[in-house]
Amino acid sequence: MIADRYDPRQVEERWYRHWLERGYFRADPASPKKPYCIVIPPPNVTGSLHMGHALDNTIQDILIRWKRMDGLNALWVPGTDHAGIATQYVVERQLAAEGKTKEDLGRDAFIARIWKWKDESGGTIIRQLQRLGASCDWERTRFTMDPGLSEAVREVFVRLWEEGLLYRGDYIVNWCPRCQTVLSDLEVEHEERDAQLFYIKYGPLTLATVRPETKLGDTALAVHPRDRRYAQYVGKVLEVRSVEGTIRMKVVADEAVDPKFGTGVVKVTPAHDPADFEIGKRHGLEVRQVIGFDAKMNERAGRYAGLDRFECRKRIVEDMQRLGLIEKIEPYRHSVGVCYRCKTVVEPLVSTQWYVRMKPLAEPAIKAVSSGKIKIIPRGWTKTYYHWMENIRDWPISRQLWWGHRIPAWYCDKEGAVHVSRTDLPCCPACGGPLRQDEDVLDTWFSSGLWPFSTLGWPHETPELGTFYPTSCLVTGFDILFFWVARMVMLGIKFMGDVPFRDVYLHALIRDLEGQKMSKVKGNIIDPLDLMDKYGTDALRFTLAALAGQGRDIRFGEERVEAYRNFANKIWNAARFVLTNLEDYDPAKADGVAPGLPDRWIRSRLAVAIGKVRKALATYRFNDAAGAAYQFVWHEFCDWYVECVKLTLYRGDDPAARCRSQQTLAEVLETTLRLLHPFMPFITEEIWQRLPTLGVGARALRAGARHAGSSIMLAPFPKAAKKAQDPAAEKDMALLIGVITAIRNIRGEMRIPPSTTLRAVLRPTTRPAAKLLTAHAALVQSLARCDATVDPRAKRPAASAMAIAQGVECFVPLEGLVDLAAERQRLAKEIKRAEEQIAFLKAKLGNREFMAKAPRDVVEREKGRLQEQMGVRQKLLGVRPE
RNA sequence: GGACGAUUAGCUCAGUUGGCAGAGCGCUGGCCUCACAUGCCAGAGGUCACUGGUUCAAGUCCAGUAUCGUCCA
Repeated sequence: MIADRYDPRQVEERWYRHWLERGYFRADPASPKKPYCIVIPPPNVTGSLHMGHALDNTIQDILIRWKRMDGLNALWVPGTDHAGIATQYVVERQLAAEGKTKEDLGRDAFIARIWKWKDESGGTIIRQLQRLGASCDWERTRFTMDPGLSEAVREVFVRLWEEGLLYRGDYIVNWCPRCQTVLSDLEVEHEERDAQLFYIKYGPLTLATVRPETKLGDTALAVHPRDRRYAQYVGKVLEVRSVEGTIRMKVVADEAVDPKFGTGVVKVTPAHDPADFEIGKRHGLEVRQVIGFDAKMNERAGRYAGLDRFECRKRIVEDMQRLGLIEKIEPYRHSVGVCYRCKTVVEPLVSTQWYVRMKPLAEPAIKAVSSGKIKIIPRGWTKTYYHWMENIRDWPISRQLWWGHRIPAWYCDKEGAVHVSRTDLPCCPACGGPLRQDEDVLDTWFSSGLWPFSTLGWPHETPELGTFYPTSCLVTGFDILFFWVARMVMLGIKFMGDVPFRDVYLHALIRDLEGQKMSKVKGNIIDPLDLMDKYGTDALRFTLAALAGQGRDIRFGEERVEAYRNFANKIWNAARFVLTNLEDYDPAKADGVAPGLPDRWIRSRLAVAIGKVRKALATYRFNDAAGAAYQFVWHEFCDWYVECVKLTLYRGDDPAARCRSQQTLAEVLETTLRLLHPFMPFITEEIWQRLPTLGVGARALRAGARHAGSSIMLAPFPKAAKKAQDPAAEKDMALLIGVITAIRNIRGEMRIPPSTTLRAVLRPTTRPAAKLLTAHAALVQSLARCDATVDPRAKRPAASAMAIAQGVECFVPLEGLVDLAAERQRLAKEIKRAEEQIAFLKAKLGNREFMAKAPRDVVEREKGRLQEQMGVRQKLLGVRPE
């Protein structure tokens, strides 16, 4: 006996192990089949599965399972990212708990400790992905710090250097004082914050600033060159009173100054502001650093030395107020740059970093998209991509961390030269003297930018690269379009000579029901693992597919998962119904038996559903795909077909018809399971394995597939059979469904309990309708719970309710059942509805412009509708047309 | 400051060449009908943000306004 509820726990682990053990996820680069490849966006090795991962990987698994079933050589490459800052931070915190710092351990011991941590805890997210059902080729799991991938990193670094695309220099950078590392522009987030705007007197001038503490590093004042107010001062050196005493300050004119900001005069602090740095370069100003890498004022800050930058701000303002140098203070809202990881306010500082020249890399990357070689889906993102690419800035790639790929550059102090090398250099190749390796490591995104080819074995020429590069599709969130996608495109083209992927599907980000980002701080995190425990993995996956519209964010509520848990249960019970009714099924007896109307209908509907799902998947419309499958299973197969066959199964006395229904049930269920499998791998496998039958899929499998019959995931994905499409059956069923619904409607509106069998008189107005109703009267009786008589010449019974469905008048005598006033009310409502339609249609058809300009088929359709509505009205009014 | 997106049922959202406004949840009424109460049947509920324009016809196309959001600077 099969349980009446689907219990995912019983099922998921068992089947996942089965798939793994049999190696069904493995791809063979030597296979003659057409390749299909996805590389996973590698989650941080420190990570644990969150909703974003769940969405991202569900989508990838749907694609991979679909393509694999479709006969492609499907490879999904998994792996993790070493995530420089994040991982180093985790281990630093552990050390802190022991009262130690990384410096106490020293660099080598600290890195060894991180590796140890990685070996023990780094597999968490991989196991969680498996829990989600991900059908990755796990034997190919890669880590960005693996030897092979590290080799790729070095190769790329050296080649960029050799081609002059790398340089090292002193520039102003975004510095995170907490993380103690430089950040790229992308790693800086901008937050609107309330601040104060201080108007400071500088001799005869007054200027506005939000950062008075940097005044200690000022090396000039600047105004706009066309600002008449200050023209007289340009080029002059002013002696001004300040907190440090009297200082001399040159006034320069620069286009970068906004005359509308504050007073139109700004102070220039080249060491602590990117715009000022540029101004300083243009005017040859001194770079005077007053804030250190620890965000404290340094020795140049005189008596403010040692103060935190914000503390210093307060003190310096107090001092200036005392000296009468503050003219006024205004409240001011502006955006400040904060570290994307720890939200510390970044400090612009000048330091020595490695940079990649991006312009030469960006140009072919732009072309790859504009030429259509790479397709970005949804389209709207291409514009964002172009905009960023066209305004690209050089990429600072060095990071002041210990965990990561150490920069393969060695310095010879004797010659003052830099040596970049693929292999570690023990001594200077030129003079044989001692070398110092660069202390910094590379930005994590540098190695993940190589991911689509480094994971496939590059820089070696592997069969994997030959078969699977370029990969087919990249699935990721739009938030890392620049961080990752764009860089992969540039580096892929540069080093492979071809794009890294054909399609980029950018999905939405998951937020809570209020539209807030999920975060630990806000405490609004929904844990996908909890959802899987509670509702089952398939329910979660189906929910994510159904929500994966092409919008920008997904407001996620648990109720939705519950609804799809119910859907899983519905499938389970439909299968239970089919299986219990298949016990005496002998397929041989079904051969040659003509299918009945419901059989033809459901096969036709299935063909339509398959077509919709396929089309939706091919266009990355996962919500449409899920919706089409859901609609078919629940509202067509369960609501109608299963109810229809109960008549033949339970009350029929025709063995041939019984067998024919059994055959249809088995085949439609089997096909539906295959259709659903990419979305709901576990429940479909569980049921499929219980099928005793010889469905289409099983038959095809027996014909020669390698793992014949051993898993649904190797069975073919359904094709929409043209010959199954049956418009005549659909039309006939529509009439029957209409009539049944009309009678049910009367029952419902009149509040007649289902236990009461109604009497119904059906009066068709056409011969085919009469024939159809007569042939299927038993079906109407069964599904509408009534005794029905079909009679084209029937008179309306006294005291009867009436409805019209597809031109068929349905009378339901109500004597003793209900008060007739209610029925009159109901009828009046229907008549009003019809009359409104008639008025609307008459107006439309009376419009000469419409008649002249609208396409013929539209006019005809409207005419038909008018006829229909007039018929309805007439019938409702009880006036029989002669 | 620039760019993009959103605004449709009580809630969360679909709505692909313009041609009768849809789903899920929630709500109301009736049902433990022999697969399923995680269910069945029926029903109510919408000047598609606003203002103009194009069109025989606009949720859909165009222009502008408002509110919200995201990214970039």
